[in-house]
Amino acid sequence: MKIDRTILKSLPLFERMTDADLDSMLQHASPRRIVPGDAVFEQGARAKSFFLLLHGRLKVTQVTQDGQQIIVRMVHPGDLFGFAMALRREDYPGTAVAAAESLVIAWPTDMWPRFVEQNPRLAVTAMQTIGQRLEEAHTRIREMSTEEVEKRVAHAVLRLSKQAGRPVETGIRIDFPISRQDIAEMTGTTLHTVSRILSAWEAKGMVEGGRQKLTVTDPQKLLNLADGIRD
Amino acid sequence: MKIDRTILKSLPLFERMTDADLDSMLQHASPRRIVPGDAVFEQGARAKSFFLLLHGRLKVTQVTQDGQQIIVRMVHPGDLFGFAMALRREDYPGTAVAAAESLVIAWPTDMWPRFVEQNPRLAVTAMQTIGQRLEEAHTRIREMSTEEVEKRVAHAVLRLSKQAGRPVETGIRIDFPISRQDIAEMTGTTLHTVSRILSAWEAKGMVEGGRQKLTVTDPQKLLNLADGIRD
DNA sequence: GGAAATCTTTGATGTGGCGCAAACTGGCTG
DNA sequence: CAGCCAGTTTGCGCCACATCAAAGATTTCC
Repeated sequence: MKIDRTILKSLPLFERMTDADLDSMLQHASPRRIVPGDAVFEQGARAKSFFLLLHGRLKVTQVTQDGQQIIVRMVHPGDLFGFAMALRREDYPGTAVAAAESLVIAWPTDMWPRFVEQNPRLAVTAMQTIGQRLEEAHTRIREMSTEEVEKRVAHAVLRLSKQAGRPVETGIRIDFPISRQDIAEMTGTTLHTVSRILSAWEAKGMVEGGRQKLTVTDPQKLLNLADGIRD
Repeated sequence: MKIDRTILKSLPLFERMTDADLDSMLQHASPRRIVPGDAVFEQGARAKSFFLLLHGRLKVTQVTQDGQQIIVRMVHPGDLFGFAMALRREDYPGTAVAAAESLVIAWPTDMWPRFVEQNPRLAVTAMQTIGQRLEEAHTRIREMSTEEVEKRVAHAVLRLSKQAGRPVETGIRIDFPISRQDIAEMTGTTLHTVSRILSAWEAKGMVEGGRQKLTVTDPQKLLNLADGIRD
């Protein structure tokens, strides 16, 4: 399979690169199609490659010693992933699993310095990306520290609808299969509690649930709840 | 006050730089002494500078809308801070307060690209630094999601003793004034709970407490507890 | 040295949400 | 179409931890 450079060029990450540089990057790229449930890489494995998600949706998970799993973050189309740590670490700190049919491009890890050299802006952009992720992580830490479960779930759902929302008749539909378990692992709670919360919201007409489905029907109410505004 | 370049050179961050480059960086540097309780910068303020901590200890905090405070991370000597976000953001996402008498160097934010250009290794190192911080943040998210309070506190104390520990006769002393409130804000709990936990530990001979003081007397027991090994 | 301010300890009480258990539902398979 | 399986819902009891309250302990300041 060949990848057209125009696809890359449409991404903010690469928009400033010359065609020649892009082509040279693509020479070392190997595309990979991932089916839902399959992993792009596994926690602890040697970091041989770094990746770009072209299409689909991934979740990056970590498991604790006692087997509990958490979702560290979602990967959306256009995101680089599996690279931040590769610079200092030898192994991947988490597992990247496809939540939907996905298409990724893989590059050998040792190509990274060369690409950066070729295009210093890439380094700056990459750094901004990590900086942003760090900030998101801190936001999440703050939420986990101070907010009760319902607010955290509200924030998570809003984030999902922003990053992966597709407008449908009744509202904004999360555009990939997502379970209560997933939401629980993103918010540090149990699927039971998430189920209860979503049921309550559904009764209030804020969301519409379903098996691996979620549609936000009243974003405003959800936002109020997330911001702690009682009604 | 003048800063000697040998101080910088002893830091991993700068060890590969030439004397000339270091001198040129130092020309734009302004040293600042901060007394405990004073802030280097405040959350929301325009990010005019980025900083290096030479000596002392800082805590980076964030406040939520409803006034609750959390400690995002500690800054230790040799750490760059207040820069990661400055690349994409205009303002500081948190407040940096001195926990002990501290000495920082400030550079104008707009110097950053120039320094990077002058010394590309700086960019790589900086990125590794942020990558590492991101990983730490994820670790903390995982802890907050899955672990109960006592284990989280154990992890926090162990981290502190590693990053800011000074050997004393009875064990490893945290080398700056730290209150139960601080530990609570690092672990997402209340000072009451932290106090209770530390009292219990003290009874078991694992730590020695005191007003703004903490000494780990039995790191092994603490480690076992943090790793979930019951005794 | 006494008073004020700050930090810490400890008790009593309440509750959010977890753990366990069981029933339910929609979708897929043979 | 029956049966199975993964995901979801819901009830109930309990416990870890927050909250409220108040009294010590240390340091600081006049």
